[in-house]
Amino acid sequence: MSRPVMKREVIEESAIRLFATKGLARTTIKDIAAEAGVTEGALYRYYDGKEEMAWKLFNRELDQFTHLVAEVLFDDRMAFDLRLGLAIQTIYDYYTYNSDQFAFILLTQHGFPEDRLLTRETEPMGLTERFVGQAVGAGEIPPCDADLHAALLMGAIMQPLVLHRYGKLEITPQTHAQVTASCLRMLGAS
Amino acid sequence: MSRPVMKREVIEESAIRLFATKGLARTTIKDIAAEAGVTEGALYRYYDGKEEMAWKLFNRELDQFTHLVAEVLFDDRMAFDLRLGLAIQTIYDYYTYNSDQFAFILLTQHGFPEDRLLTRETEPMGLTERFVGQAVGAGEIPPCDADLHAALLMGAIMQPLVLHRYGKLEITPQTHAQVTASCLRMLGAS
DNA sequence: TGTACATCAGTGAACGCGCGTTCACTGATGTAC
DNA sequence: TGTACATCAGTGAACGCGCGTTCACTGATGTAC
Repeated sequence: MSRPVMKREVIEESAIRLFATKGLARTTIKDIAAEAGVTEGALYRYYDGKEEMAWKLFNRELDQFTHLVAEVLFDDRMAFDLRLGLAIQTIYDYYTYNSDQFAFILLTQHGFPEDRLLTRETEPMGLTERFVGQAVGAGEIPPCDADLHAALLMGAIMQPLVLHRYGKLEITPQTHAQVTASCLRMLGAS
Repeated sequence: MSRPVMKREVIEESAIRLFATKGLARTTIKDIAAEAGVTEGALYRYYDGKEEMAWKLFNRELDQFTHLVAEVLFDDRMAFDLRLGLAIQTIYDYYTYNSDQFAFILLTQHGFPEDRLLTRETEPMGLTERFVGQAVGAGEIPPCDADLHAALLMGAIMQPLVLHRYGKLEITPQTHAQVTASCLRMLGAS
């Protein structure tokens, strides 16, 4: 009834894990195949090549992540500060329980050729900017440059995770709350 | 009296520019040689190979940058908030006037193999942590987790520059002042 | 139920290209006398 | 000043290895009758 268990998922998981750990360029087709327990040719049943695979996986993972965050960030039933806090918690949870996927997104985002910089539909930057803009519009935080403060917010939220990935910072179950408090202070929402 | 003008500097500048633009992996020896107007072999008079060259240049540039910042950040003659403001201005100026060197540092920092993650003497993270710790100790800001707030600070300061590099954010001569204000608020130094 | 055939996920060996690297050489400059 | 030699930054052609990619094939499974 069912065809033999397809290795596609195993290959994709292996690729993401390796890309997240060793980086795009240092990960070879051979590495991925070995990690997935298949031969190198198997990969080409599902993808046109290494670069195309990486790009598709990147977009899939990024979309999944941003949608998850956007849901919380723009949930009208909650106040501004609650939404930010929950979004940050969502991000930190995502990092904790899907650390390979997260690191893959975070660390390979600038590893693609320039022509792949195209404006994405669900860009984290655009998302954050809209969030800050709304908060200002609703009078929940003092007026500020939404672009810039979106950048500051993103940087502050993501940097601890990057540093943790490289073993230079501890992350505890309380960290996200401290990050939230500091971000709220930064935005002047005291 | 003087030997023929050596191409070493030209090669290094070309390498840094290309590494900053295309990334370590996507930059070839051929690219560097062409950019510098020499043949590929010329590079090996000064360096053992591509990887070693990149690593040495990276450390040289990072050291230069961190020393510059550290000088301002720990200048006892100034108050805490002034020192932070001037450090941020220094960083933004450095980005503006040495954008290739800066982008090279910023974007290739995670492009080296794992065994090169060794603790650096002049690590930006350690520097920032010490700065925050001192400020808390001197009662200039409320008590906080120095590790974490060093990370938040670094992220907030650097992210606008990363986004600018990719054409997603404008940077004006006033930007550094806004960043400083927001960082001070974040640290509770109001 | 049994037999013949179709499908197709994955194999495995081969290929060739681009890359980093090597090295005997060149030729401009400096030095000894 | 002129001549013979030493130095050495940079040349240019060659090399070989590792990589991504290709493709004829296999063999397990599903389907027709």
